[in-house]
Amino acid sequence: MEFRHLRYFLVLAEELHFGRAAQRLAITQPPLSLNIQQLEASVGAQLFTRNSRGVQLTAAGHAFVPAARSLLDQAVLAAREAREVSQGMLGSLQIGFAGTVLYRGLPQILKGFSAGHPKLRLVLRELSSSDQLIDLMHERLDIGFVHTTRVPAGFSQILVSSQPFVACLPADHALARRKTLSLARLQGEPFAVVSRAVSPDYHERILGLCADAGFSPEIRFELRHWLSVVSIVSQGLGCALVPAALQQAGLPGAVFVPLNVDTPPYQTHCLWKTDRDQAALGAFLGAVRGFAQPLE
Amino acid sequence: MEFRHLRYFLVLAEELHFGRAAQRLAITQPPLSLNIQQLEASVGAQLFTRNSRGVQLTAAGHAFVPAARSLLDQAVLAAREAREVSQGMLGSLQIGFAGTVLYRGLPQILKGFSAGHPKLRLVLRELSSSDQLIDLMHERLDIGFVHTTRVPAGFSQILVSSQPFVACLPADHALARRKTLSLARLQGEPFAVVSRAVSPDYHERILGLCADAGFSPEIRFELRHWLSVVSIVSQGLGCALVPAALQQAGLPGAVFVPLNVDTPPYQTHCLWKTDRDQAALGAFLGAVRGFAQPLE
DNA sequence: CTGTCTAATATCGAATAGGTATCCGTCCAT
DNA sequence: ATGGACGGATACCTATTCGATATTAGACAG
Repeated sequence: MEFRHLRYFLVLAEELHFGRAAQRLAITQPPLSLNIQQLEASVGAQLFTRNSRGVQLTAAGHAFVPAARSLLDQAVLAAREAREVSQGMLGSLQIGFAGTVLYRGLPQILKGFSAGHPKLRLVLRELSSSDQLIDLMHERLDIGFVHTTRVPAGFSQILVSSQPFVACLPADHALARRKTLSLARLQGEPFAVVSRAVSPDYHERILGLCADAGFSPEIRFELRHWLSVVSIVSQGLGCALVPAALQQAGLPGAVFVPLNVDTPPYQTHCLWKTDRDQAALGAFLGAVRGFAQPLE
Repeated sequence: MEFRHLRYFLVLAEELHFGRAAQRLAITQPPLSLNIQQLEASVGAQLFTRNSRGVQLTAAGHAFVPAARSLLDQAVLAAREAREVSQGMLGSLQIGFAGTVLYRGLPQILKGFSAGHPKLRLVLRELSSSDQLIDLMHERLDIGFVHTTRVPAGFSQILVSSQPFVACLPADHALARRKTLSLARLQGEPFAVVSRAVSPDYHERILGLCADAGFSPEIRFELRHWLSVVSIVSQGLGCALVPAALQQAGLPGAVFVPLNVDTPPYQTHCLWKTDRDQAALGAFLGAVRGFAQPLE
């Protein structure tokens, strides 16, 4: 059975006349007769009765009409679907992101991209930067939004956001009203941090900053999420050093005070395996670049 | 796109190696390469990446795998279905029947036939004999079980049941205990009959029988269904002449008394358009003949 | 009985599917 | 680096098959 047979069959089933059907198919009558015979042989059933009263569909022929139509339709659909996937208009992208990226542009990127690619399903998973790296490596993720600075070979990245660390203090704290702050003044304060396991880079950065300021922070809270850190501060239980972006989280009771030293900024990168050449990925990276551009 | 392309594609998608895939397909490697290129051209998307690290499915290729498999499967199913229809193992039969046939073998015929043809859907419609003739003519029915004796040209029939008319009397009627009955003794009794519109043949037969006995029945009830007739009698409202088969309906309060004259029997025929050669119809007629055989 | 209409058959040329031989990359081992 | 092995692409040929033309066979009308 070939698609040609199905096309010929359907036209003949409509016309019920070999001559006219052949004309519509832009072939001559004999090959049409032959093709129908071939189809009947391959199906193993007579599909038409040909007698003096003309051509008629048999019961088997009637049953075959919708099946043939569906086969031809599905062939077209299958091709279109594959084409759309190859053009990045259809499919799914697995996207990982560290929590703070929610305040550093991810929503805007997603909104802008989805508008232009409505049939592309974006699957978003909040993960620590290290977990994202593992999943990217195993190709369980297509894209990651991470804070890690250490990038394995074979990956490319775009800088999405770059912001300084600021001090995060309870609103009623003695230093909360200041315009800027020397890090050294936080010596002795109870610190809230994201645990090393979740974000080793950040953890080391905090310790490094404090060491530069001449003290070792008294870590009283190790949390699994940035919002937990700010939450702890907002309840007056401690202070923290956090990316400036968290200001936008809008938790009441926490204030953000810039440091008076120029610390290296805390950066968010969009990361992906260089050798993957999904069109959907390329299109998404375009949206990311469009967002990141103003930054540079 | 041809089915051959889909077959080749699926094997290559499994093997991810042109040489081995070609071997499994019992062709050589070059035509396989060519076919895949043709498929990619017709789909309009690259389905495999070929590089030094081997052959890999692209995202489009991944999306195409289930579609290709489904197309091949459905082609097989469509052929099987058409074949089964042509063999009378699948499909549907539209069967009309006059109400009394429920007591004259139809259930047994259906039961026996269905057991051997489980995938054949039997659609049963209770209709008057005259309506059945119309529907048979228009091919809205495949088979009818009728009482009509007048058969149009182009139809064939099998005698399914042949039974005498008997008198149907209320249980407390003066004549109810008799072994046989002379029809003349019903003169003056209120008669219940099936209306002329529903069953003209029967109606005329009743009038004819009474005329032969020398009287004209006093028709007090014209009903649209045999069971209504018996029901009227069982409630003591009148008497009737009915086919003996109705005895099996089991309505209490009605008794059936044979007539002492030899009336022509009341016959049920299975009727169908001779030129229809559905296999399902042939198979069903076989079952009907199997039931009718003992009768002859 | 002849002319017409329709599907089937016969035969031929053209398109194409698959085979053989070969080429061109990449990778590995020496 | 270099030769060899491997894997896919290309070139070319053969054999099948698809479709066109011409013709036949059968049914029906005048």
